[in-house]
Amino acid sequence: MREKKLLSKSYDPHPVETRWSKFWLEENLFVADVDSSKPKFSMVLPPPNVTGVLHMGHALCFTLPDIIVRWKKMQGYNTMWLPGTDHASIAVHNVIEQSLAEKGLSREKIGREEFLKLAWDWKNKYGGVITEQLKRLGCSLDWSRERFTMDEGFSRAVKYVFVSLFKENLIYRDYYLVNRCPRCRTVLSDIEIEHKEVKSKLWYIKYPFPDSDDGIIVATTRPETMLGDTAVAVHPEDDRYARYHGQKVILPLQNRLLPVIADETVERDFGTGAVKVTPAHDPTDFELGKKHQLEQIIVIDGNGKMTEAAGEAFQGLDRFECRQKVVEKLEEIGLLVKIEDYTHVVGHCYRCKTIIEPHLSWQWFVRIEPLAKEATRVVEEKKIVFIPENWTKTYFEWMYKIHDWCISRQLWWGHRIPAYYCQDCGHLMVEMDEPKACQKCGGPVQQDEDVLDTWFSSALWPFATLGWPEKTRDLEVFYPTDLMATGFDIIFFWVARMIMMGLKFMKDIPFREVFINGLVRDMKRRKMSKSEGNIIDPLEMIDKYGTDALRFTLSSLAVPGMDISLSEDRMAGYRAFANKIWNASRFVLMNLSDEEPDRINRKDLSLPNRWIRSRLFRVSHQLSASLKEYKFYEASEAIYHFIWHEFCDWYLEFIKPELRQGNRTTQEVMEDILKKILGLLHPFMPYITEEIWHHLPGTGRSLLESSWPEPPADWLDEEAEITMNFLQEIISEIRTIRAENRLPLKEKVNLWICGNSHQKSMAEPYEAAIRQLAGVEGIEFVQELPVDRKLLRGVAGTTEVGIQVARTIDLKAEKERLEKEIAKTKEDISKLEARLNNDDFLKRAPAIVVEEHKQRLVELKLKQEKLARSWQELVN
RNA sequence: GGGCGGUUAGCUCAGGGGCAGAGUGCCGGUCUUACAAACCGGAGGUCACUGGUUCGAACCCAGUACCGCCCA
Repeated sequence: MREKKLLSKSYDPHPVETRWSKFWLEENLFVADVDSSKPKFSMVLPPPNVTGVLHMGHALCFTLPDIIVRWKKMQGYNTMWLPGTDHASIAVHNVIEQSLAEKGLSREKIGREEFLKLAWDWKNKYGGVITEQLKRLGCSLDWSRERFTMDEGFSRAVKYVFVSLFKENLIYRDYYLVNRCPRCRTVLSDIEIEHKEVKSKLWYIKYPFPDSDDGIIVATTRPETMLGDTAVAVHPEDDRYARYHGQKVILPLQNRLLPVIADETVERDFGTGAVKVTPAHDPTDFELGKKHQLEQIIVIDGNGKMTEAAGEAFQGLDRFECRQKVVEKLEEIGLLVKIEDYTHVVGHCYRCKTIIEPHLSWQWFVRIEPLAKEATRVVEEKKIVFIPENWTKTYFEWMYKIHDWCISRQLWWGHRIPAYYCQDCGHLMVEMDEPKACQKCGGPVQQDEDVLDTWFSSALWPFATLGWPEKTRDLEVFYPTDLMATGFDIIFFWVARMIMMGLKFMKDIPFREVFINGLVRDMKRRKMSKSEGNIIDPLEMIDKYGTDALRFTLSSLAVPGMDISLSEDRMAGYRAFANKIWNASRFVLMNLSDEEPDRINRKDLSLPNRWIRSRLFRVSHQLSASLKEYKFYEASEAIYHFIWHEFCDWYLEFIKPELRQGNRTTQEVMEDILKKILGLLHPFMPYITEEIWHHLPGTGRSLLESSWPEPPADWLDEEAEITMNFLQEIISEIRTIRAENRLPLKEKVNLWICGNSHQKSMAEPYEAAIRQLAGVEGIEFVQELPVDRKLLRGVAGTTEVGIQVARTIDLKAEKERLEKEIAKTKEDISKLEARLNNDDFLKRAPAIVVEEHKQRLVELKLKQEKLARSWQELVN
């Protein structure tokens, strides 16, 4: 006797998830073996922010690769999926500053050391939240290799990279106009700026000539910056202003003399064609200023407040207050000519949405072109491919016009820049370890105050996590990784930079394929955001529907290159699917043989067994093919349909009579098929499949360790598929007739089947199943249907069926049903005939297509004939 | 301004030169000894528009409209 554990009546995900999630970790099922002889498949997880909370974007971005990893593992790969978290410099920094502000404190007040202590405390307290949530999602991550971007080894790798790049002159320090967020009080790189349209004004201001009331009118969107103007510029070929080249105008409010310069970058169509030039506060003006050697006057400081240089009247004002005041003053002195409504694009901080301020300061930059060149080349040469492919274009577009990368941030939480300045002579030293004294004059040294852009360290993720710069075995075995799965929003931030750094320091690509998943949107296709209040919380969904249902929903909606509109209805549908599998398994368990299975002999297999094996063969290949191309939706659809509508609806129903007779072979096939189904479904729904697996006798430690079901080619059985299809048609036809005539299943009927001898021989052995599935009592095969007023007639394929009922039938309804079907058939026939009567079609269409059309026409005509006869019988 | 994607059933979406598909919702029926989170049946479509290529176009090409995203 074998051990069988029966299942409860419905599936309750939560205890199951808790149990297996714990089991997988305790048994180290996800831990990769560096000495394995199997081929490796490795990935690194895009590290979520250490203080983050799981959202639907994560859920998608982590579920899809998990499907791949589990599938690969079952296929016999030595899989390694490395998890970790990112220190999220600016995000954490903001949180700590905010909590300080609430207590009336500031980072300056408590100092760097104390601040960092608070940040680490915060990290230690909340850093585990997201990793626990990842475990709930069921991700098969190798937690023994978990890393943090600020752990000791990683920090050393970051420092090493900085020092190396500096020594190679690929990192430099420069006084440059950069984007600064006055609220976050740090500079940001170009791609951290969000450009958004803003409704604003265009102010026209007159800059008078020294010796007349006349002047040049300039238009500006930022009147407050005029306080720092050092020129007025016009286009050299603009006739309106030609005579003023080289002359001077007076800068109102400041009463400075400004030169009128000519430069072809001036847009003649903008405003009056004359523009004010503020080199310290506008990127275009900055370039212009450099070209014409203009003075840079800083009138706005890094916090958005007006400086002393702005003048007594404005000093200390916020930049927007100042704008107001400047406009008022100009109006007072009659130099404000007019104000127009104006819509233009303004840069905002990607984190806090504050309008950024161009800010002139000393910053660190990565010289990007040499790195970008290599990174572009490997994609051009298809050493790295994007999936879907069209993201390649996006990648190239950015790479071709890339700017140097500003990597310094005026924050404290992060990797502090390993640059040291001599207090005495100002000498700059960039070293792995802090120099004790100035290498030049022996004076005391001080470290640079700034930290590095978070993305600088993230860029090293695929190799620094594996122990680099040490030469580790992990690095040797698992680098380069095979797949990177992430969102398109960080192709520039992260993917491109990983490629650059990987090539630079490992001399090899960091990954071979980049799978870009879509954005998760709500039902109205809107981006989910806290402020919109349209967030669908994955944890809430897990509580409500179970992890497997959530995973399957995401997978079934994941069409490469498309965003996902998430609906809760869909999730409810897949919870039902989980329950369906549960109950099908329950049925199987209730009907299992008590004895050890024998070897299944192919000759003993009845039709449904041959059919389901053939179907499973096809589905298993379909799944592998779909997953290979990351068509998760296609794979999900295939396994869903197979389990529910073939295995449950037809196979299990069909074999009930055989099971009742205690057919051992059928019992064994059924068990085998279920086991294989669980395997095929496991990557998508790991929890429920593992749970059921352990209820089945003779199974191992974990379903994840069993091999991916790939039945041998001799499972394919076209004959069984044809026969089964024929029976399905007959049964469906009878069911339709019954439903249309309100004949409940318990009202047993007699059935006539009128087909040729071949059809008869196909159906005859399965009378029991037909009885079971169509509620039939007696079955008779006849040459012609008898003339009988109480006979309901129909045509299944080309086979006529008639069912006899005890009571009088509703002639009208039955007539209507037949008429409808006749009309439909007629329509199909005329479409086909039209085509077959077309000489061009016969001449030019492939022979096989023509043959198919002809065949179909013959069948339809036969059907029409039979339907007409049935109808005739009815009206007589 | 440049680029990318979309427009197919009430809704959410697949498909991609030769029969218009799925899930969900809707309508009707059924507690058929695994499952009412189920089962059986049914209705529901100018495949955005205009033109072209083709024997044949929802599908390929060109253009238009609308929606969304990215970059300046």
